[in-house]
Amino acid sequence: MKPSSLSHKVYLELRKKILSNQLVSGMRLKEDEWAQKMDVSRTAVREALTRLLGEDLVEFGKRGGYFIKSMTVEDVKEIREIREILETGALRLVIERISDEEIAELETICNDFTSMVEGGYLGGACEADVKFHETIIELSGNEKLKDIYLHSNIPLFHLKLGQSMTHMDDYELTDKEHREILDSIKKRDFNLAERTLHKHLIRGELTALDIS
Amino acid sequence: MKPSSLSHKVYLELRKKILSNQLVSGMRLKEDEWAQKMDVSRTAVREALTRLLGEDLVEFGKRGGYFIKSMTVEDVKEIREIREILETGALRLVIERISDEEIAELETICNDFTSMVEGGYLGGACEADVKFHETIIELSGNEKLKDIYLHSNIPLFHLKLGQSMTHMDDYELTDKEHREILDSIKKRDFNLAERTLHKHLIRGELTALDIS
DNA sequence: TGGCTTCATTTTGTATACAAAATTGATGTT
DNA sequence: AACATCAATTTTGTATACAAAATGAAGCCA
Repeated sequence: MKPSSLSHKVYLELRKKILSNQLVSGMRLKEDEWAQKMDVSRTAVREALTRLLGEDLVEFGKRGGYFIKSMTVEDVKEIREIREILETGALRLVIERISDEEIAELETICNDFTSMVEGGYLGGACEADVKFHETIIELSGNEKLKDIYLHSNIPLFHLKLGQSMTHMDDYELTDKEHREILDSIKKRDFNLAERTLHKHLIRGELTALDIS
Repeated sequence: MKPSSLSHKVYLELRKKILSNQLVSGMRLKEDEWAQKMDVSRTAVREALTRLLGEDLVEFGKRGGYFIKSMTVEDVKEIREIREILETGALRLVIERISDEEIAELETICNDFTSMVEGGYLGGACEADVKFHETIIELSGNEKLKDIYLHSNIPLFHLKLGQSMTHMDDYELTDKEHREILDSIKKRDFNLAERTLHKHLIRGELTALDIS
């Protein structure tokens, strides 16, 4: 699928709408309807939907038709568990391999987070939050792990959860916990890093469930 | 994509050929060529390729065209790391949740493995090997983890590695290690289970690298 | 030779036509 | 009212046509 093609345009558009919850879970996506909406042929829409099927963002109904994959309360718990599994696994590799420059990189992200919170840029702070976790995955040096993490749509889910941080307290705690994780990495103390990450993610899950 | 459709037929066929290495890494897949080979229209092939693109089994060339994703030596290492991350994560959950019936299920798989090795059914033994690891993932109770594991094509990679077990010693060691992991689960001893799994996977990686 | 242009050929991108299947809704029956 | 039946309509599956783009080979010139 060429990035310049109409199929790709439709693919990006649908993907964005699904991940930002503009399309309700379980909703049916009719080929011709979207072809008309986006002024392309049904072929292009079909191709986009097929790719999204491969990415597991839409599913195919038993009697035909494409539907937005739905997200239940159970999913929230499962995603938290998977984040913990993947990020803990990454931490173990990171602690073995990380260089001083890379530690500085994580430190910069923590500082960015702090200053954005201070400046009241809460959206930006959420982005820095996502970036902190993505960077840990990245620093594992395992490309496939990175693929799995990104492909599992955890970052977007994460960003969405970010909307649930409404109190300044949440941001300050997040900041503090990130720095604790960073300190454990500096000390090459895997067990401490693991415990701190666990605490951090559990708190995130609870905050998210509070608002839903 | 309806399971009865031609697109689906092509999708399954190409998927099988890719995962069983009948199609060489990096090889280009021309739409019309496969349409003729499988006696369907180019549309069906295109749809199959697009889905495989979503599943990351093929990639799209910078100047167009679909290519089989390639698998390097580095990939072998990365997949071993990911298997360990996912299976260790699953073990932690399994140890918290597993019932006596489920322990018996794992025991049965171990026994199947033993008797197939004794009977000289080495292919069957490999299947039981894959099944042991898949069942641990399954027993975690996390559906998304299962999706990620299956979707990451680790089981097939695993099966392929199975072809590298040529000596009886390998099978006996595998059997013994599976039973050690099972014992740790019975004792609800996560740390022991983790260490045993690590040892098991490392040995598997070395055996695989030996033959390549 | 080595690099450039040009043009024929191959391959892909997109739309559309038509057949097959699913859905809807009206109708009649109990 | 509940249900089955069937025709009308919508929606999907598949093939094909044609335009656009990429590829590659032949020839040209320095």
